[in-house]
Amino acid sequence: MKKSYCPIDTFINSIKGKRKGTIILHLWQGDKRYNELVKLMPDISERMMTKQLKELEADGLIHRTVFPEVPPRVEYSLTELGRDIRPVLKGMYKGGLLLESTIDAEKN
Amino acid sequence: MKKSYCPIDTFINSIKGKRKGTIILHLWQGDKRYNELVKLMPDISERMMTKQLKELEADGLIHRTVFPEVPPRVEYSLTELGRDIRPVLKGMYKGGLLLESTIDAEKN
DNA sequence: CAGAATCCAATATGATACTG
DNA sequence: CAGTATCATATTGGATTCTG
Repeated sequence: MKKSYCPIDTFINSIKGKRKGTIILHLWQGDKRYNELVKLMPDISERMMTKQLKELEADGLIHRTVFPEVPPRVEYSLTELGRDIRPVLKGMYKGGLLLESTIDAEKN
Repeated sequence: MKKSYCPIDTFINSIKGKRKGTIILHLWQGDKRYNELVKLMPDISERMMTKQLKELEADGLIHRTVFPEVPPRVEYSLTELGRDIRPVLKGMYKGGLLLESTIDAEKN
């Protein structure tokens, strides 16, 4: 990830990718296999899912465990860092609801 | 702003634009004129600054006040919604520092 | 002062097909 | 099962110039 000029931008850059927030939210509920995540989010392509997972892993927010079995099994989980930022994500969730209600209000 | 599938993504979408986090951080310190913001962030072009300010305004996070003077004066400030999410931004700031220290640790 | 307009380069995302 | 590879489109960002 590129260097940011401000910690807030660093944080944003680590989670702004397509549906990264939702991915973390799902892993929050428990470890998930690749296909489980794909099924949980039918609106994002596999190519995108793979990309986001790789980036989240590179940024140290999630962990990838490969089980040497046939057929292959890969599980994703939150790292300690990923778990540390859960309160922030919770705040973002609430903030998102606030934003949505503001947007809805504009329509009326 | 497009509809999101999850409040976290709604929130991210509202602040993921180039340096939006930093803009809000500056307005947090007090209202600012357009040129003040430009000078505070020399690394972003005016075109981008204008665009981010317009988007933040459209999403209801900042307010734009025009003073009918010559030369023109425009001041930007946080809206109530913008102020409401300050605790979240504070958490993001801390999270960003955590991420940065993790990244630095990898270099050694 | 506070921007708008224009043109171009860089990323991000989407759709589809293929593989160890 | 858990991805890759390839091609095409869309969105974002940068540089520069112009204006009420």
